Amino acid sequence: MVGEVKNHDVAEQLDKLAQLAEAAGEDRFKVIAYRRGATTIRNLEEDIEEIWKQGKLTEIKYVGEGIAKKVDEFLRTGRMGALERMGERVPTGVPELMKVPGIGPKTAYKLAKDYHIKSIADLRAGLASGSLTEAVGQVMATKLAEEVQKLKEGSSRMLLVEAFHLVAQIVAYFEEKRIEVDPAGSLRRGCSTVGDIDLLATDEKAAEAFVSFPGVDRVIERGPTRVSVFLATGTQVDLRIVKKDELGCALIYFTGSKQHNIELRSIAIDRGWKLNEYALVDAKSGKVVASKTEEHVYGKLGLDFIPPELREARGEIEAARDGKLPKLVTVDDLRGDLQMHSTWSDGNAELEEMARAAKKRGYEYIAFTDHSVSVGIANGLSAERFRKQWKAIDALNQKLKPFKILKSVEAEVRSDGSLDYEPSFFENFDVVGASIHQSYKQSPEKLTERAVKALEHPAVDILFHPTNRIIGRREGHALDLPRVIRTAKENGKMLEIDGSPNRLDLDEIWARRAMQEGVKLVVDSDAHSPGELENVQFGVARARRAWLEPRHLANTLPLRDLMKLCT
DNA sequence: GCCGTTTTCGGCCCGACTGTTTTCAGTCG
Repeated sequence: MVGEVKNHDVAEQLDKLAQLAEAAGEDRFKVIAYRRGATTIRNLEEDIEEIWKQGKLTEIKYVGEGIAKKVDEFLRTGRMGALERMGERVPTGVPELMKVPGIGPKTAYKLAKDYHIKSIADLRAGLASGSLTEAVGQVMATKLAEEVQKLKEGSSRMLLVEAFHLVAQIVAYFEEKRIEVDPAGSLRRGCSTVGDIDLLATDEKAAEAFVSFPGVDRVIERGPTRVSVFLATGTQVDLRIVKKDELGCALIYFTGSKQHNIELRSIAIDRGWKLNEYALVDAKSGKVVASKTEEHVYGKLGLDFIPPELREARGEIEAARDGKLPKLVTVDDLRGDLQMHSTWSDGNAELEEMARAAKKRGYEYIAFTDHSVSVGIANGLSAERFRKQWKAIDALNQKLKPFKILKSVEAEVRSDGSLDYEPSFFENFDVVGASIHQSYKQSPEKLTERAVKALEHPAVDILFHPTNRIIGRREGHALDLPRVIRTAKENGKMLEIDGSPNRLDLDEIWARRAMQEGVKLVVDSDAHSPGELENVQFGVARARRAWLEPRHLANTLPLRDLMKLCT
């Protein structure tokens, strides 16, 4: 087990402990303390095992004697006695029942203990037969039945791209009515997936307009400042209405993350103030300190403005206090896109159509990375077909000057770690990307070996979508990523952040780690059609969440400097 | 369980909404 993987395991244990403690009816502040400890450890930059070996566990913020003891036991024995003991105190089924929205610890405990409901399946049966109406009341019974049905249908989080387009529709609808709305929540933070959509408005007419939005299936709740609806697509959208003067605090509050907000509040308290979704106020006099804009509120708290993508309690508050926030990369910083496909392999558009679309975006260069020969299913190119493609590219380069199309390939890393062509053939490419699609069910050790071997191959410049995850369908390969990152560093190779909406790979945690280790990254669209070139924005969101500045990315460089990295 | 430039004890982030507990607990974000 390596590095942050262990941090993740420890955090999981503490989160489970928190969940069970909550179910067991433990003091709620104890529960909060466990969760806070878990979050801190999960976001730790150092390896918890190292800290543990140095006997410095209690120097971690929010880790005191109690949690340190539990972590020590877990790292020594792989078990956590407190977790096991807590599990025995909680009736079977309580943690599962708490997964149903509307069921908290109290209701779950009551259902399990007094009504012998041990699972969501039991709950569904009980609700259907009417035997639980007495326990939860008529209205709740109906609501819970709906929630259980939704869980069964597996309506889960949307991809960022889906949320993005949905919100664009809603915003356009409001615009027609001359009502301004601001997206907040995890969408604004650029998270890879989005659960509910949060919107903010300052116009009181927004509530009325919102419930008439054509996509609305059902109004969940409707108060003077909060309206929640379900769309026919199954997505929950929450609209909050605030006063114009309160928009700054409202944006901070509803953008989150929750942990970021908690940290902001504690700074407010230290200064004798109170922070809520309306304003930053003096605790004694109730006088407003700041509320209109986010900048103003952060400023009063002694912080630089923190971009939404960084608001995850991953050290951004300290950085903002010390004036050390990164100057995050933007889409406009990109000079080119180094992964896209054409009809030569599995793309949907001709070289020229793709190139013109890329040029129109303002790029100076692109690379066509059509698949190599062993990816038969994607019409991978033989050496001979590549030679033909290069001629077509040469001709296009004449036509589109000074725009430059680089000759490239998405070379399949075969099951033994070798590539599809002879080393001498690769010399014809300007830039070479490698990726693993096939035999991905090999052991993590074997997959790691393949990735390492690819990075050590003299021709390879970039490792594309390193973990090969498909969000919602497939976990990423359990690679030894610290080793992959180290290998990239030692060989002067680049790692990709793939902007394809269901890849977004590397994710922000590992992209940040790679940057800290001094590895250059690239953000690409992996487009298969001209329209998909804009997917690079989701990759950029990942880069921003990874604290990347333009200098950390290779495709912000002018062509000449980029080529120096591709040897 | 954690923490401390008012505190080693007594706080802990804060408010909205729902339901049926007619004054507030439970849940959520």
